[in-house]
Amino acid sequence: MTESNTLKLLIIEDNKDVSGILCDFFEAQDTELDFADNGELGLSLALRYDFDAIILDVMLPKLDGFSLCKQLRASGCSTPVLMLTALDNKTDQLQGFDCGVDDYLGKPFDLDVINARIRALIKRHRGFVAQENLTFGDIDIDIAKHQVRRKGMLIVLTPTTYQILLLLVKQAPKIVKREHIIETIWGVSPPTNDVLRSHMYQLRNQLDKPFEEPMLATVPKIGFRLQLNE
Amino acid sequence: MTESNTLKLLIIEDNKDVSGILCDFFEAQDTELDFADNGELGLSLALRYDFDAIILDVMLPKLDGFSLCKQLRASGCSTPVLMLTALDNKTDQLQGFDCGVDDYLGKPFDLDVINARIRALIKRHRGFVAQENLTFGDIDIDIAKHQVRRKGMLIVLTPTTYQILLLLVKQAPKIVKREHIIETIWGVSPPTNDVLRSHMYQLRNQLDKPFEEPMLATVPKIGFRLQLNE
DNA sequence: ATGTCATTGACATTTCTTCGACAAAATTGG
DNA sequence: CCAATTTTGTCGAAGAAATGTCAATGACAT
Repeated sequence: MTESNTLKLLIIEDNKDVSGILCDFFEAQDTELDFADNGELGLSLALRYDFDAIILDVMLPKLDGFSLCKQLRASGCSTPVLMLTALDNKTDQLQGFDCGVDDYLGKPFDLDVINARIRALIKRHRGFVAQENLTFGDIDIDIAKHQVRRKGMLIVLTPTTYQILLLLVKQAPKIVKREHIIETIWGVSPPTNDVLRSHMYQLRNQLDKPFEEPMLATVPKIGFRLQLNE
Repeated sequence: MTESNTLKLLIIEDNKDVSGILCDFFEAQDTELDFADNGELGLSLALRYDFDAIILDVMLPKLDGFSLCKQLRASGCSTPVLMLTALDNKTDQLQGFDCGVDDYLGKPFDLDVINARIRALIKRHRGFVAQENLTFGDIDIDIAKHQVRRKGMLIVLTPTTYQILLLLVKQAPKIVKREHIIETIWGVSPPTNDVLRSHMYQLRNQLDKPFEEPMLATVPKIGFRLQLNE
């Protein structure tokens, strides 16, 4: 739940100096880095693994940053992308946004700025911008009171199931991956057994059992998601 | 669902020149604007109405942009905020992100850039970053839900058959080679036997059997492809 | 010390994948 | 044109994996 989870970043950059600087800077923080020195490798890593954000150079061997980002989006990946470039001109910047990047930074590479912007993107992507009252379908969550209602009926949840539901509602109706839930709740201490299942069971009992239509759906091998009952 | 919905923007800016320019520019597009010339008014408008995004000046009468944004977030509003300022310095920028803004733009106010960035923020906020639907012929795949429909009818697939269909639809109507499917699904440990045939059989049962025209065609010795039925 | 309740680990159930055996079709070579 | 051989389709059943279920544990507050 805290933001102090280790961030996983992918840096796609062929200039060793730049990637070295980024590496030194981010490794001093609570960050796990992966590198790609060409576009093709970058794209396949981005699609294969689940990063919190991607720092992407424009000029790259094999596949340029614009095409890379476009393909990434076309493949259904919505990981935040911050585009870095030595050539800072308006045309390129607009082209970048057109290709689906989230932010674009030109020449004066200021690490603190990059850091602040990356974190803003991640916050936004994860839905942690503001603590607002969340709603999805029948479900209403009052963050301040830690209260959940469905069709106005109060649903009593344990702290863990509450956190899980929070995640699900923030992403709904999209899938929330198993690992994502585990990491959010237990950090880097995967409980010996697969405890998540039990909590999902509890959550189902509380959230779905009293009602006709189940909202909590399992997506085999991937995770869970909330769905509107039709 | 498309981006052609009229955008509703709130512009919080006391400089009439700047707000005039923004007004001229955005009104030429499909945009509905609201203005506030001081911080207090801006905050109350932002909280009362549901804007797609907010353009926020830093220096404002009554309540500065930083405090405004901080209060906005604290009040549970997660509307995207783009901060504009004449004074472009690093400290202010970092402070802006600290207060929960989504983007920060300094002096050379380029309208096209503002526009591109605002739209990127809105896309991100609404969750329309990546393409999340694939279509070929009757087949519709909702990637976020891992749901497949044909002629609107829900098709239930196993994780493996889903993955295979995903590949086929992405390439359709081109041929997808056997080895390509095998490599995508099993990586570098291809099962000893020819398991793929069983999965293709399953996929046929689920995808084609309920319908008149089969879409899944075998290309002997090469692989498989989806075809449009005529 | 006692009771409550969240959490967990062990167990049961369901579902998916694999594999084998055979049938049907296509390809090849005579 | 016909057999022999390869390739693909069909399906059931066993093993593996994922998921659902619940009672015992342990932490916390009373």
